[in-house]
Amino acid sequence: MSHLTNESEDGMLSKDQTGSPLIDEGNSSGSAGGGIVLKKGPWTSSEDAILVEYVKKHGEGNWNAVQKHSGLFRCGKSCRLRWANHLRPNLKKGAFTAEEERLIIELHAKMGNKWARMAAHLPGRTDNEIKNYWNTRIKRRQRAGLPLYPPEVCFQALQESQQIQNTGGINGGDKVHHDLLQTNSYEIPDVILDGFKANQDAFPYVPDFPNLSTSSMLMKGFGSSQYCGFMAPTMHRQKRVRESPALFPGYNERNGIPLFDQIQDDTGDKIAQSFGLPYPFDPDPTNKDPLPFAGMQGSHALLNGNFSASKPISGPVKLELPSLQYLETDLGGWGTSSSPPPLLESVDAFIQSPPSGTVQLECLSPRNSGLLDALLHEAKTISSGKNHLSDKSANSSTVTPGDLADSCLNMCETEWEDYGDPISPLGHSTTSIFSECTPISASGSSLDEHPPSETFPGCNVKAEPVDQVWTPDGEKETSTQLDFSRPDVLLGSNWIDQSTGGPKDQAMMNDAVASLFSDDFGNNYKNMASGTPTSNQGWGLGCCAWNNLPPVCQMSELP
DNA sequence: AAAGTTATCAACCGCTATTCC
DNA sequence: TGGAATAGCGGTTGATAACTT
Repeated sequence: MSHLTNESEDGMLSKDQTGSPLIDEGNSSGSAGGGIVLKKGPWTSSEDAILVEYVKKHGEGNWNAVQKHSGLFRCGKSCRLRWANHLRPNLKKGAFTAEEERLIIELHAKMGNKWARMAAHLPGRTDNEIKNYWNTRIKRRQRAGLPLYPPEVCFQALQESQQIQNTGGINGGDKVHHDLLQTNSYEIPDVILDGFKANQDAFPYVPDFPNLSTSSMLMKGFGSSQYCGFMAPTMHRQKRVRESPALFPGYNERNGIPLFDQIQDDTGDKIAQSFGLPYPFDPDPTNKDPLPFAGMQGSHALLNGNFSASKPISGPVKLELPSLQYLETDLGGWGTSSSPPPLLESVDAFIQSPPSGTVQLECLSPRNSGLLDALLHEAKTISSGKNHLSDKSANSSTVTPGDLADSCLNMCETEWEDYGDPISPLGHSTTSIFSECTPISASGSSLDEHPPSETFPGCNVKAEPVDQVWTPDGEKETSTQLDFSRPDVLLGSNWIDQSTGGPKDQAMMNDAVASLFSDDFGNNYKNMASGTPTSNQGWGLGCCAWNNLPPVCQMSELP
């Protein structure tokens, strides 16, 4: 049976087919030899029958042989895909059940875009289905201004992380998720890995730690654009701005009082219902499981630089996100709403949302680079001439905002020059980076843009020094446990270079981290907190110090 | 009713890892 | 050991149905 027959049978000939080139001559996609035109586009029922028959006879695999033996004018790749996604037995068709949806969300929180791995947990479902579902979902939720993950998942993640940390995930006693850490050839001290590993299960997008050297991990794992995921460059600003207020759904932008009818988006409700969540979430502060605020706390802890091991945050580690997902975290999320971001969103928001809520932080990690990309790069530069930060950052608890401000600013100003156009270490031209960082007009020129007055609404934020704000409990917790969500913990660790037995560029890392998280973010955030429009100074490299984020949203004042 | 928009699904493409020779 | 073949994965695109204006 020829493809012509098939086409005539179903009357289907895709656009691709008509223009399909001669596929062959050793094409790796597996066409048959002899210059045969392989068909593309939708499969016909007769083609399906041929393929099914072939697999019955010969079994799966050796897909390139299908064409030869069955006369099917399809490449092996296409045959495999068709079989896997549509023809193989025990495939489930139809919409995902609520349970499946819930599972997908959980799995995605743990695995990221590992569709095939996720599919393994969903019998009868294909990776393609899951992928499509997820991409649709994030679009939907983005449009609805809903967080990508339900608070439940975030809270669970936090709890798991906390539990892991409390049960020895830090000191290497309990190596969690070694299945995800299949190789151990990292040059990273165990203590660091443990810290990350401890969070890996709990925090979405914590990388699987592939076989990476320290530098490569730092260069890619942390800072990679896909992880820092800021606004996708292709997303229309109007859309972003329009959606931003609802990023942290459920809070009145003006007074911080839960206002859940703000998110009575049908889609969102359906989604929430789909995994059994009463969404919008019950924000009852008396709830002993302050779900919705877990992320918030974490995120604000992140911002104010006071971390509690009991309030772990994922840190700016975000892996394996599809590009679309970065749209999810909306520009201005911090600035336009105060409702608690879920874990990831909070982190994203932390990274990407300029304090003013008007700065595009896509500049931080547009493509294949990001925070630690810059960090390492900065470190090199710093170590070559600007090591004055080492001492301060090494002892993170003593670093003051002022200590870092100048340094960071200088760094931000000068390092970019060092990088030089057209390509920055972030994979951006400096020009493009800063152009992309151009703040959205504070006056809200965009059609749907919210006025600045709404940029930092909900929670009553006091821009106060951290040490005046953080609760004693938080300090206790912080003091009793290393918090590996903080880079400065890593700095504080005595890294031993396994090859040399000596210190492992600690100063370099100190500098880099300190510089990376230097004052600009804090300033911007402070301005955000105070409602003062800010510039986007220094955002090009995501400068904010973990210990240098004086402004803090007082948790006690959260709704 | 028509045009525009969005959602969904199916398929392709490029890349990487693995296997085979 | 290196290159080709194969398998698999994730991202993206295109077609079309459904929905909205």
